[in-house]
Amino acid sequence: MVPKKKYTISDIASELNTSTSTISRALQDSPRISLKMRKAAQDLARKHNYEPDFRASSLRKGSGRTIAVMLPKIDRHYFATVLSGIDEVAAPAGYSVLICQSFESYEKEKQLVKNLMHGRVDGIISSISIETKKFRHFEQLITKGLPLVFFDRVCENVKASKVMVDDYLGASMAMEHLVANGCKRIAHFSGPQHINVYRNRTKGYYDILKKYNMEPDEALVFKDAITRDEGCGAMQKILLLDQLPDAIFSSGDYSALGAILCARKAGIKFPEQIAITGFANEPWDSFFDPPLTSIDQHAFETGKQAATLLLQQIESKDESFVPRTIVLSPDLIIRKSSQRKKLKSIL
Amino acid sequence: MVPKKKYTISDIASELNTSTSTISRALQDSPRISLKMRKAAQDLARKHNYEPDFRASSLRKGSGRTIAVMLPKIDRHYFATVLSGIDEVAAPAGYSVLICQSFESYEKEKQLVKNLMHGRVDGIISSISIETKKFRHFEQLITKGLPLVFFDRVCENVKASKVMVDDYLGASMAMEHLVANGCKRIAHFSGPQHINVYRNRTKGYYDILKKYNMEPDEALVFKDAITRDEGCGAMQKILLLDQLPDAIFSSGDYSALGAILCARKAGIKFPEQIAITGFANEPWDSFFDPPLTSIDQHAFETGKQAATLLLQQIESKDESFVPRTIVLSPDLIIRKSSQRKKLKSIL
DNA sequence: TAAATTGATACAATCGATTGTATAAATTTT
DNA sequence: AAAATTTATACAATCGATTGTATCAATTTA
Repeated sequence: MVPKKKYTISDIASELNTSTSTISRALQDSPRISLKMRKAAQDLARKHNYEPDFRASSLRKGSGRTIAVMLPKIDRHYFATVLSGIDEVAAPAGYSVLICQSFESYEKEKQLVKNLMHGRVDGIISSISIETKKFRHFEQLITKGLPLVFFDRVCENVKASKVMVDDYLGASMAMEHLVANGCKRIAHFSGPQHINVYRNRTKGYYDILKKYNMEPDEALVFKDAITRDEGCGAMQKILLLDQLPDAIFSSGDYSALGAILCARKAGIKFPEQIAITGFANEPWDSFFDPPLTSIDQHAFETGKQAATLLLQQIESKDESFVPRTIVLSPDLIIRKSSQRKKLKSIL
Repeated sequence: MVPKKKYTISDIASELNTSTSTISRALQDSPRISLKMRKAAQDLARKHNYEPDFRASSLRKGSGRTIAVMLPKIDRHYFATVLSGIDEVAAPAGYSVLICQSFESYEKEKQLVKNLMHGRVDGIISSISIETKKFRHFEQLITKGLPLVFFDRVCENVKASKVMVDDYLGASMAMEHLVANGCKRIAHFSGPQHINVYRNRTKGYYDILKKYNMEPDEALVFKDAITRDEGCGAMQKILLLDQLPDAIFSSGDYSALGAILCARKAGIKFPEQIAITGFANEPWDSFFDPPLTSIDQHAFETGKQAATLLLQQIESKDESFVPRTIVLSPDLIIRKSSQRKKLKSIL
């Protein structure tokens, strides 16, 4: 489509028989321009619905007051909520937020970084894709001097600010809770161990087992059980075991969901036969049957903190900005899916 | 943060003792440049990780191959899925997708349009906010010649392409289904009637009532019951009635959810006492208890169609592009929440 | 009244890349 | 060898806005 020719600053200038520089300053209400001229220019601009061309002004000014948020997939409630938190901070500061999905693909993530790097945004907030094991693309950002903040799934060796929830603590809380509910044989679902969040949750699992002198059983540990389907698959393997576990600590709500739905077909009752906890505190956790015990990750706060760090870095004149790491404490949200106290007291 | 000085085309030019125009052409593999020079320039660009500055090239070329998607809130599964559909079409065509949330606010929506209008994107795909009743901001887009496609919640009087699901048909299907299940006193939840989707669903409700000679009862109709809380509020009013309805046709899954959870506290059983259908086919519908009957809106296909229309319009050289409207047929997904056939056969 | 100051605006460079046209050298044709 | 053509590159304008410096007139000061 052939765009209509634009109405530019020089159109205003010729209508008022003056120069573009005068108009530019008039529209910025510069005291160097007479009040009469300022009003004339502003009126004309309003009349023609004029706004500066984004590309031209950001090219000249060196900033378009835009940040990018790069995340695996926006339809996860956690990520959508982090995004709201980011917007909460960025919008009042006059920054637009550009949202990019990596769709959990390393290639797509690299592509996005390449696309964002050269003048499109002033900084990036990112949670990496599940496939990402190499971080050259992020290091390039830093080399180029583009401010970068990670959240949730971070690149630990990259010198950038990070906002994380204490996954180890979250895992410990969930495990302590299961133990307190009398569970003695606890299975574990997790994700790829090169991703910090899954590694830390799994570490919490093992450490609490150890604390209570419970022998770890590798047949009960699934390190590729994050999606609903994977949770279902893991449960199918569990159902083939001689002895069922009496609990599952899952690193994700969706795999917990898959496990429950799958096991239910086999007649397993939650929490009576198997207590289960998830991770992420998805909205449906509360109205699922049974309501799912989970770990809340303070998504909104994570977003606010990440945006604050990024804007500070962008606006800092200091060449030697020191990356900061903020760790939030998660909350254990106890619901019915994990509560077997009654059982315990009967026994 | 003071950005490191950029590595530009003219840095490459001086390293190779040539001009910027030669480098620009060399990097585009223009046959006007000698093979030797092309290779030298490309090698150097790769070595320095050079990419053209987005602002400069899009300013000059008149396009940054970017489209914007403006929607109320990205954490709704429907919208996130439409977005995936858009990406599916846009990405292979070399377009970046900029995602903007209006947060259901008219003011924020106007702000976004203003922000996007002047050189930031080549076109916009939008579903309007629930507050939006005036469309001047969209008309300005069209006046400026910026391609625009609506989906789902559309501005009916604005001359732009539209992709919609047949909400009237969806409503009719849900209602026919309830009637077929023996429901005789059907309540209805809907949203603001200035929004096409809610108006059409409500029209379907009334028309099917009429078709079966069922007297409409305004005490059973709630036109501000879209969110979970609103659904709960509507249900509370219903519970005060002398005679309960035997079914609810809700224009949204979340208000159906709120109603069920709220009524359950009062001991109401679904579907035995009240059959209920939602709208949107949220993922949790299938694992809710009872699984929720709903209308699938073909979100992914909607996104693909909208993006296709938009790209056609952007790339059309024709000044007189004629807006097109695509209407998709929804699917009724029957689950337990609405099925009372057993009851019916007993009676 | 001449000089100094202030005020208002114009000029021109710049941001970085793209592209039409001009120019110089190399090659081919007559 | 002179003319015509091709090849390779340089020059300069452009996209639209911003900003440092220069200019000119009006006003104030000495």
